[in-house]
Amino acid sequence: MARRATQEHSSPDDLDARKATILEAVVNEHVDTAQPVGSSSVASNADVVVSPATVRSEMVALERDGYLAQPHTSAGRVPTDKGYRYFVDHLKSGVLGAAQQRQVNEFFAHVRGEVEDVLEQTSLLLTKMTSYTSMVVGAGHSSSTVLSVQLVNLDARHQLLVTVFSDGAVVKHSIMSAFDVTPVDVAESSRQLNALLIGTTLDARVQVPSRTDHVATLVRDAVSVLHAEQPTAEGEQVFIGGSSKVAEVFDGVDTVRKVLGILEQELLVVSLVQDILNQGLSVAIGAEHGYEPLSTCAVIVSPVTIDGMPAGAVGLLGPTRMKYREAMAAAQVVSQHLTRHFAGEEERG
Amino acid sequence: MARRATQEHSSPDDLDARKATILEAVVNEHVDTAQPVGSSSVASNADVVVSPATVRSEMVALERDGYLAQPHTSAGRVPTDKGYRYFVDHLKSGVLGAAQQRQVNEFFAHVRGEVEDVLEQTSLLLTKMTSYTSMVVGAGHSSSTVLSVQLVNLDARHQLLVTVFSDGAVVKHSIMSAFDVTPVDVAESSRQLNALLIGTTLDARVQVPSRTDHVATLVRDAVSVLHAEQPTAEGEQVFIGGSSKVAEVFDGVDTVRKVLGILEQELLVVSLVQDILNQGLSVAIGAEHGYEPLSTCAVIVSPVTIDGMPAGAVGLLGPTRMKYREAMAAAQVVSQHLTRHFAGEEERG
DNA sequence: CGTTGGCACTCGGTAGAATTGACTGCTAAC
DNA sequence: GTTAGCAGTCAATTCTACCGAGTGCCAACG
Repeated sequence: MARRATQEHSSPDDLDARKATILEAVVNEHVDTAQPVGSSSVASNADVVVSPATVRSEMVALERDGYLAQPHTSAGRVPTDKGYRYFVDHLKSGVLGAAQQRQVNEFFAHVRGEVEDVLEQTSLLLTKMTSYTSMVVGAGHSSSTVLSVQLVNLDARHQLLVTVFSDGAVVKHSIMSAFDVTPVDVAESSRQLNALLIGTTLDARVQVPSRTDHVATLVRDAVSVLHAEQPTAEGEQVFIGGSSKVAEVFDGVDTVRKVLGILEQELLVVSLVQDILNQGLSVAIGAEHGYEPLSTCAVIVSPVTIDGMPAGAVGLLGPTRMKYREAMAAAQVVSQHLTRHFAGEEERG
Repeated sequence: MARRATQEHSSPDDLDARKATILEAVVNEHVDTAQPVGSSSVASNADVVVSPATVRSEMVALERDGYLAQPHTSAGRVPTDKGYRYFVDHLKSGVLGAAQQRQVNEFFAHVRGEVEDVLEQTSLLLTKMTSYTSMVVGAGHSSSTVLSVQLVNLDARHQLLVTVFSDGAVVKHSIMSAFDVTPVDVAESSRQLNALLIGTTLDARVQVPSRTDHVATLVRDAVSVLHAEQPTAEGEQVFIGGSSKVAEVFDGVDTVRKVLGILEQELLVVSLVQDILNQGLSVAIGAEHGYEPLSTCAVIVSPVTIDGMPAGAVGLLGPTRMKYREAMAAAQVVSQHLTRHFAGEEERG
């Protein structure tokens, strides 16, 4: 293979250095100005050492290959999704500005409280750092085991079942009884429930008593209401920060409406983030995720782990015309800090 | 007081029948069309029996008194906030359409689950019924008493404090210990915590042991972390449904942004709703609540009670140009159903 | 005297034509 | 292969004329 420098048509996924530089310049400029960018403004870029005319002929090639598009003749060029994809794939991983780095350190040095609170705060942090809408997904507790079950009498006919899981999750379930329940019944039921359920996962089948006395009925009700949890939402938590940024960052009102409509549906957001992670991507641009209403968006995700196991993710949602370098750096740094935060809780005291 | 029919100037808060009819026609028409409405379209209204010319002269008076405004000469009139206020105050309380009534009945007949779930579902119901953004506020448990406290070992250094309140709320708090905690320690601490806290409210001071052994330290940590809850959010819950409606219902992108910005701040939403209720209003139009960014909005609220005590509220947020009759009816009916739902849980079983 | 039809006037919105200017693609020279 | 120059294209802008919805005023009417 001795040929070089004439590979325009051949390799589908690599551009010669000059084209790459020009594409990068177009992306940067377009992200800044939101306008189509012309050959002369590209040529004036410090990294581009050729004349506008040369840039033009290169842009023709880039357009032919699908990296750029022209809104209309006599307009400049705009990156296509493919163009952004190339840009992102060849991005040297950016590094956070000093101020932002400090902001993150500051945040994680002082953040306190329950997991949910930390996740929610984190999503606010991400939004503040990037000005994009952020999504923080905490994994469900489907695979964790029951640490403790307790039945509490609200009154004679109403009980509350409080279950603690090994991952620290606490869920409650109301139970209404058809008969008056005494404190003794409750205590005994709690004892039996603990014996039955501790150490099991939610999908484990357990042997419930078949007797018809009060305690047995309570135990049966409690187990069934707890196991009914399973088929519905798996308990993932989603925290969305800065939905109002959607209205800042997109221009068309109907785009805003569509995006907000998606963000409202937590289940959708969870699967969006999971899908992208499952594809092994860190960024989904335009139509790369399957969600049509988000076709003018880019979504950046970065996984969070606990003990090496996936435990959630942080995400950022913006227009395809997005500051990828900064946003990706922010998502990555924050997810790493989050991972370390949850690991580090062991050490601190 | 024998005079009548010439009181235009005198009474600041009442209009003669004809002006009232005209104002009402203007409001209805404007809500429908979003356009300034002219004298002829008012005159063609079935309830208005005078000619456009007469309507015009009446509208001049209504404008002088601040009920109507003219965007510019040679345009029709638009209701002012004062105009909407009059309209709302003199609205015969609307009644829900049959389909909607059925929708509500259907909903409350089948809704299940924890209070939080019901409130969240309710906010979705309200949005679906009205196409406006809805807010459902559940009161905090500041005044309810502790029913049960339990300490659970996540591992030797991490404990989870699970507290159940008389209103059915369950809160958890993580505790990190500086020493290894045995199951025996945990059991004994739980016992002592129950003895200390059951029946107290969060703001009650309790006598904690001053010894330095493991159990006493645990108990002290638990009490302090629990009582630390108080000064922050009082535990109100807010469920917002249909934020995407904001983008449908308002036109200016910056209005959308401002409104979303407000809705993001749950504490603000809570105080907004509370403020309006405290003013004894059921609708706040334009600047009547003090929240400047919402000056082009109207907020409808309706309280929910449990055992006659205020327990929250449902709210709807839309533009001042809003379908007040339908929206107010929806809010009222839903809040009543909600009140009945929580009262009715006693009976069912 | 309140009501009404008629009329002149105002002014935002729209449609069309002319202009501008930011681009391009092409070509010939370097 | 690169570049300067040039003619061509087309969205955006500006300008103009015009239309029409709607007003305020006034004179006539019951």
